[in-house]
Formats: sequence, C-alpha cells, structure tokens
Amino acid sequence: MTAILWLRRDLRLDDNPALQAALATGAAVLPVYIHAPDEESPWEPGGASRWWLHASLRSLDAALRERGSRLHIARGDSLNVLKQLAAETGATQVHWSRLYDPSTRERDTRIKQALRAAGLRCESHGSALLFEPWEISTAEHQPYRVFSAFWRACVKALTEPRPVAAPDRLPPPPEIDGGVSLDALGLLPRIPWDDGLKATWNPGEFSARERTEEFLDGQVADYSELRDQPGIPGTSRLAPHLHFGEISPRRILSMVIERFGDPTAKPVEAFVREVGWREFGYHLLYHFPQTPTEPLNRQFADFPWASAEVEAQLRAWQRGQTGIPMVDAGMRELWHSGWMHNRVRMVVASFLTKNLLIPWQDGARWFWDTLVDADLASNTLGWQWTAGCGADAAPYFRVFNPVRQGERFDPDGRYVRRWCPELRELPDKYLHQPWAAPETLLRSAGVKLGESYPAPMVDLGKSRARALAAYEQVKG
DNA sequence: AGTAGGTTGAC
DNA sequence: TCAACCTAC
Repeated sequence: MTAILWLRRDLRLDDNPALQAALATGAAVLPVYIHAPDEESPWEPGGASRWWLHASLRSLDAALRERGSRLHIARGDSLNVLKQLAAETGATQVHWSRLYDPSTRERDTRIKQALRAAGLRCESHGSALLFEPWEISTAEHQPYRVFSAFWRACVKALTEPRPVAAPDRLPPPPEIDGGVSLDALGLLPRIPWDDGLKATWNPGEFSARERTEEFLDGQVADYSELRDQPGIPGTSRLAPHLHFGEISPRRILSMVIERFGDPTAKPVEAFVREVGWREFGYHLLYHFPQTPTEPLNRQFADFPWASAEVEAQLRAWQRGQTGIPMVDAGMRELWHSGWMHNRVRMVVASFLTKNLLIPWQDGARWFWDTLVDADLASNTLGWQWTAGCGADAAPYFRVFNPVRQGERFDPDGRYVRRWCPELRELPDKYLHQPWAAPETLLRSAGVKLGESYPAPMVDLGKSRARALAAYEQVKG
C-alpha cells in the first residue's frame, strides 16, 4: 500500500499536514513533484521563480534522502501522472496542500473528482495560511475589503498553532521507473543571468527556518522603525520562502509566541501584521479571482491610462533608466536580486501607475517575471492597492513623490548609491534629484545628465498634476 | 503605507 | 529659520 504526497508549493517537511496525513496511513509514502507550468497559465512561474523552485526542490530532495526517502520528479499532465503513479505503486491515497489561485484551484478540483471517481482517497490540506479564505468573514457573511477590519477579525480568532515538526525518518518510497531529473525540468536560465540571485538567496526549508530564527532574534526588535529604510536590512526577507511553502505561517507564529508571548503586542506586532497582509491577499484572491487582471473597483474599468509612448516608457522603467534615482535603484535591485524592498515597491509602482499613467497590470506582470517572491495573491493586492482600484486602496490622490520618499527613507543615500553607482559622488542634498543640482556640482561628481545617468523622463510636478486630473474622473 | 501648502511657535 | 502640526486634495 502506498500514499502519494503531491508536493507543489509546500516544499517542506515541517508543519506539513499533507505529509502527516500520508504518514498516518502507515503506508509507504511517495513524495512527488509534477512540473506542469501550463496548468498555471496565464501565471506560470517567471524566470526568477523558476530559479528559486529549482534550488528549493533540490533542497527538499536532499532533506527527504537524509530521512530515507526521496523526491520523485515528473513532468506532464498532472492528472495523468498521478493516475499512472497510482497504478504503478498501487497507491490508494493522494494528499496535497491547497493552492488558492484560480487556475490551480480549478485544476485541483478537477483532479480530485477524477481521482475519487477512480476509487482513490484524495485529500487537500490547508497549510499555506493561518486562516482558510472562507473562515474569516464580515458580520454580513461577506468577504472583507478593508485590511484593518480583516486583521481585527483574524486577531480575534487567532489561537496558538501546534505545528508538527519534520519527522526524523520517513518510510522508503516504493521502487518505480520513470521520472525525470531536476535538471531536465529546465528551470535554470540558459543564459546565466542568475549571479545576483545566487549571491542574495539560499532557497530551501533549512535556510527559511534559519532566516526566521535570525530575524526573530535580531531585526524584529527594530522592525517597525527600520523596515521602511531600504538601505538597511531591517525586513525579514521571508516572502520567497513563504511563497514556496518552505516555512509555514503557523510555524512563524509559533516561533513568535515562543519568544514574545502575545504576537499582537510590541515589538513583534508590526511584523505579524505583515503576515496578516499576506493572509488578506489570499482572502481577496480567493473571493475575487478575477482581480489579477481586473480592477476590484469597477469604476476603474474605463480609467484613462496613457496610450502614447507607453512601450518606451515601460521599458525605461523596467530597466531602471527613468532618471528618478529612487525608482531606478528599486528597479535595478529587482533585476539584480529578484527582490525589491517593500517601501521601494510602493514608490516604483506609484511612479508607473500615476506619474506615467501606465496600467498597473503591466507593472504586475513585470514583477511576476522578475521577483523570486512572485505570488499572485500578494502581487495583485499590492498593485491594485497602489493603483487605487483595489481593496483598502490608497486614495486616488495618494501619489508618492520619489524625491521626498528618498529623502525620508534613504536619508544617507546608501540605497541609491548602491544601485545607481554613477550618482555616488553626488552630495545627499541632490542625490535624489540630480536634475536640481548646480552644473558645477554635477561636473565635479562626474554626472552628466542624459549621458552618465538619464535626465528625468517626466517632470514629477506636472505628471503628478496629470495623475490627479485622471483620477478625478473615477472619483465617482 | 502621501503630498503640498499653509500656520504656529520655538529658537 | 525650521520643525511640528493641520488640512485639502
């Protein structure tokens, strides 16, 4: 007898209810990963995500082997693969952790019905969230659209999780033919552009746990103060680990409670609330599955986005060549490391959607392709929030001024100097707005606008006024 | 999770 | 002169 453990975005052995359920059968357990990106269309993982996935699968396989098991890797139609494996091993059960994005939800429902019809026991388990999206609702039994109310309800329902640790030993998997090597999945880039990712990240469950411990024993104490400064490593950087399920939010909460007691009290409250934003994103994606492409607020259906010059402007934004230091620093950090500090994500998103009036969907798609933590729920929430068309949206008039943001959150210019080294010699006063610097100062800093660094592609004041006028139309 | 433009009050 | 605070957008 065999139980199949179908692993997808729960690439861990700790606090994995699907694994525990498979083990509880007392049968042989076959851990399987099936590569079928087309089943996630139109949101198949982008280049940075695939890089992470490769490393995470390798790490998972190593952890399984240490415990007497191994990861079976297959590719192709997920249902066919599962049926074949069940036939070959005589498996009677399949267990997996739930996903919440529209394509995989639909696929998993179909697969569950088909496998059950074929006589298999088939169970999906909640493991990616503190609360399933349907467990939290307003007094009127509606989904929440405002974060503060959503989080209040979550906090009220919060109980101390009791995550089950990774087992020391696993039953040996049945001997089977077939499968493919990890390398054969072609997840790594053919042209090696991943040096920055390698230098920045350690995917895998072990590193996820280590990172969490390090953060909770260190930076979290100053999180509410330092998390907004992109030049300082004050954030947890756990998002990609969470996205691939290398650590569960239940484990994180449990570690928080272990160290601090009340997770909603200082100093950890601000960090736990960020875990809450992640929950909110999943809540919204589940209840409003059209939002990855459609504005939640219907008034935005005919928002007057810019049409002329958009392609060239979008490319300048993507490449970090807008001439606005804070924006360019962020976009270059993203391209180099597959990640961008959250404060800067808001700045570059506001610049794209408001100063350039380029549709938020274009920005969301670029983030999707370049972020190692690309997550449909969080990405959709973030972009709709910035554009002003989503849940708990920034009021239409909230336009970030990237100069002021730079002066407030990167006051010593450490962040901009790191990612825009051609501006390094400029004094702090002009670092965030080189176009305002006197000519002599630019010359002595070796900056030639339009040559060594771009002239600003738009006037911030004028484009802000244009955005306010455009948003005036949807104010209702 | 904002900005700009004003007023106020401490130097 | 400048930070702190207030308010409209």
